Amino acid sequence: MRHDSRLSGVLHVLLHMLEAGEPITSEHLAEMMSTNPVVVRRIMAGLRDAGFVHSEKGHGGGWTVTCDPAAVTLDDIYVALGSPPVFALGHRSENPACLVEQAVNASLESAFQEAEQLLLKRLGAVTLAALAADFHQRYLAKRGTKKDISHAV
Amino acid sequence: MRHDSRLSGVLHVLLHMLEAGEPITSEHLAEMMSTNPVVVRRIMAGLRDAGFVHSEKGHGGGWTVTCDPAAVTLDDIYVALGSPPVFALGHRSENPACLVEQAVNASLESAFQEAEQLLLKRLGAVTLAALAADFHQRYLAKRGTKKDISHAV
DNA sequence: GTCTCATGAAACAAATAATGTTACATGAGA
DNA sequence: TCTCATGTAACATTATTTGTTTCATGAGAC
Repeated sequence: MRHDSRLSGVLHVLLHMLEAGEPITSEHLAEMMSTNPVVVRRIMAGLRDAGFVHSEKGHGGGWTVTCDPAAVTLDDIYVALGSPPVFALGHRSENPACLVEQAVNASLESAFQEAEQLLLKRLGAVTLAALAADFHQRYLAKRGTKKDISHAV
Repeated sequence: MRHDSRLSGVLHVLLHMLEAGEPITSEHLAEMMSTNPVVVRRIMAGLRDAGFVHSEKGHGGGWTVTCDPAAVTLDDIYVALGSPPVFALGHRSENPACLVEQAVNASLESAFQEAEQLLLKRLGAVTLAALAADFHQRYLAKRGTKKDISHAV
């Protein structure tokens, strides 16, 4: 299965937007994510609807963060993306008539649900601000130049 | 993403094989899983290599369980399948040069790893025998006929 | 011995879902 | 009014799982 990298991608550009402090165009964000501007708009649409970011048209337009990074968690972002499926593993049929398959599904499902709850709980414990702080630590540890912040492919 | 239903499917037929007590052909197993005999052989190959099942050619041939159901867990089966990817969510690039993306990946990865560990731990706590027992409970609760065991599509 | 049943494996086809691309409409500013 | 930038729909591409065909091989029935 090909995996869904939207959460990873959108967090990446969100942090860049926080660092930038000025509107960034879809095209620029697309470069950072090595993808297409339309893909960026598609992904960002959910965050815009959730009020986390704002988009502006015309000259000097682009995307800006409009939420408090300390108040928004990775789980919030995940939900804004539409809460995409977490697992690559699943059942063949959701409501099987076969009692054996029912037993199998019940057992698997409880395990998957527990794991998903833990995952979302962990995502809910990390704020955008915490992620940004983690980045700054890495930045200092590397003693890089200011250029490293803007972006290295 | 299209999800991988091999674990669910193989557990399903394993329980049927335990109930049957005699070799079942790939074709019969395929009917139970609503799939193709070749797909069944492909999936079962891993279990055969792991020594959990045995296959016999010719008349009266087919697949039989050769392990102790009380000693094999769902995690063992998962591993025998080749430990397929658990999550549908992932990173865009595994080793990004961008420090921001590194910070994002690190945070996400620790959350995913924890969730995966919990999942596998839960799967490791359930044996095939326990699953079979669960089935028998469901069977009794339904007061069905013996026919229900063999299979209902 | 030969026929049928069954697995083993390779190669190919179909289906599906994520991602990429093109095209055009709309609105904001120079 | 020209350019920049987003919004959206429609379509193309790609990756991956699943399904299918085909042929070889071995085991038992006759």
